[in-house]
Amino acid sequence: MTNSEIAKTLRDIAAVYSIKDEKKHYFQIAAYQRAADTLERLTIEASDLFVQGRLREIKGVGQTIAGYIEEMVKTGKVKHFEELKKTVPPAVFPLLNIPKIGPKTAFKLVSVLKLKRAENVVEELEKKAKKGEIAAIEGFGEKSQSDILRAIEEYYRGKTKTRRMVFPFALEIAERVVSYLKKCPEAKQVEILGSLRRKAETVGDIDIAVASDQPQKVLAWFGKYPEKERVIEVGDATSSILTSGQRQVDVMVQPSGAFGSLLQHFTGSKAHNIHLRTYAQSKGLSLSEYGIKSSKQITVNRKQLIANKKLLYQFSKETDFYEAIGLQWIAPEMREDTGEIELAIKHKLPDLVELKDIKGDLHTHSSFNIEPSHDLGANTIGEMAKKAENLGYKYLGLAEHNPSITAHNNNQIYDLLCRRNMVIEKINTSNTNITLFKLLEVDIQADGNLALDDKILELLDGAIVSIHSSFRLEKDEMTKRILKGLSHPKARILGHPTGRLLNERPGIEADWPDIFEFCQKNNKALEINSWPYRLDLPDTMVREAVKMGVKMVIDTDSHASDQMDVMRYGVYTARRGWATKENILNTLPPDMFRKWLENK
DNA sequence: GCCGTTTTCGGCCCGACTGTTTTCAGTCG
Repeated sequence: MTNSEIAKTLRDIAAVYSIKDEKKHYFQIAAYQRAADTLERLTIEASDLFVQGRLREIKGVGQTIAGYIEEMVKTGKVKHFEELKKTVPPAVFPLLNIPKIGPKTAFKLVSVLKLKRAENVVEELEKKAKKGEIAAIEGFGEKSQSDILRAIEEYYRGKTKTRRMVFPFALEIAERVVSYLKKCPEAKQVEILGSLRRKAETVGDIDIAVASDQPQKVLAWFGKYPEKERVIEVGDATSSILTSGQRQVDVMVQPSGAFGSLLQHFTGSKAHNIHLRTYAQSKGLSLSEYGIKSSKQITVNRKQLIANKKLLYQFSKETDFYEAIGLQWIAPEMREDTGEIELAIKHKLPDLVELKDIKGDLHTHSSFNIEPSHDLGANTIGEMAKKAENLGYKYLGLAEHNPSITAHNNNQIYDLLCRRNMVIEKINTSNTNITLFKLLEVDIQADGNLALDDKILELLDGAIVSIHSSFRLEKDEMTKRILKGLSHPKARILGHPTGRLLNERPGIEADWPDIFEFCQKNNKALEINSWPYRLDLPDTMVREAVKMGVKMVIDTDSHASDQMDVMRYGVYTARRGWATKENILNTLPPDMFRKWLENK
């Protein structure tokens, strides 16, 4: 039972309550949706949290929902939910995946058009729409009929409510839109916001804010974006378009003087904003993208509000907005409502690690051919060193995959590594700007032994140990395997610990609290692998590691010199896990890092 | 159904936009 499956079930239940009696169940519905929201974004499986007795630690999961999740994990379903779902036609649920179709619309369509079977309800609905049967329903018209047809078409082509892209892919789209918007003469300032600004590992849609005194002109400009497929909607201050790649881009415009509150609002997360606004309310203040007003004042429409500055306090800078409600400014990466607001009230937020703190990359693969078991890098050791120098690093770890152990005997492997070490030493003596470390990425075999024997490992300053095979061991066996691999004195870093690939492969199953405890006690480090499809450790696990005092390193796993630029993604992940400089070993100066590496 | 520096009861963020409507319901972020 995965988190997204659990979330889907909770959303279905929220939909059932909406259909039955939305007013009566208003807050219950919100509660189910809130729990689903957090579950979808969680990078730890709820089923694991259940085993550890920690379900209640999930935001928005209280006694009741925790009980339902427990039942789901144990039996695959929830009796109470099964009963509830029987009260609405089954064909309602598949329609909820289609954009712009919510519970009410789905129920009305299914009931009036007598759509019986859940399996083919989308196709049936499409047929009826083409026959003009939707337009004939009361409350619908020609326009809503064609909108539904288009939504179905886009749904077939991959636009659903939950499809997410990996961060750099979304960033690339966003940057193209930004450079286009910046050419608009009326746009004074353009910023990427939303989950992109929070540096979330995956991104749903793209949010951009523009400062301008002429929103209409900016929105008209946006509507002519060359890569757009269509304009989804356009209003006084906001607009959404669909790109040719079926990605949604939302733009909001505010005058420069109110830009600070817009940045805050549009950065989110939703949960962060709700908590922030609830807190402000307790102080008699009402927060929105327009600024801060006293919640006791009569609500007037937006244009009046903006015209009458006495009613509304506006902010050009985001820091001022937070300050006005007595809070420390919160780094966007932390804005997930996982305790950051409480700390900001006390002005005790951690000082997060930054890219400029990084003194070296430790996990890089050169093209020096040690005949490895996995892929070789594309650039020479010298080229990698040069790139590291250009990045301002003080040290660089060469960590090619270990030589294939099926294709060589120990003497051959020994010789291969001696040859590589000579090249490294030559650079170390001739170039005083950078220190190269003799590392290696060594496989932890299925039995927990390292792929190389002790005599060979002695040639190294240290080893990054990783799993590259047998991903599907039982949890206990996997945990023992990792602990055994890490126990070797030369094993210093656990590479891409979970082995997950975003949108492709889930991580391995292991007893992470045990592994974290072992690392903390034995001075081993966990890697935060910056490769955008890995981001491994995931942010929530970084947070756990920080809490337990486990040291980490941020690496790129580069197989070419230009790939060393992805370091920033690892830093983002570390920041989302609330890591400070002190938690990250490769912020240390070279001599101190060497001491750690040699376990002194 | 969740949650707590005001609370274990009584509240629960705030707003945009569209289509089908003459004042609002539904969806979305």
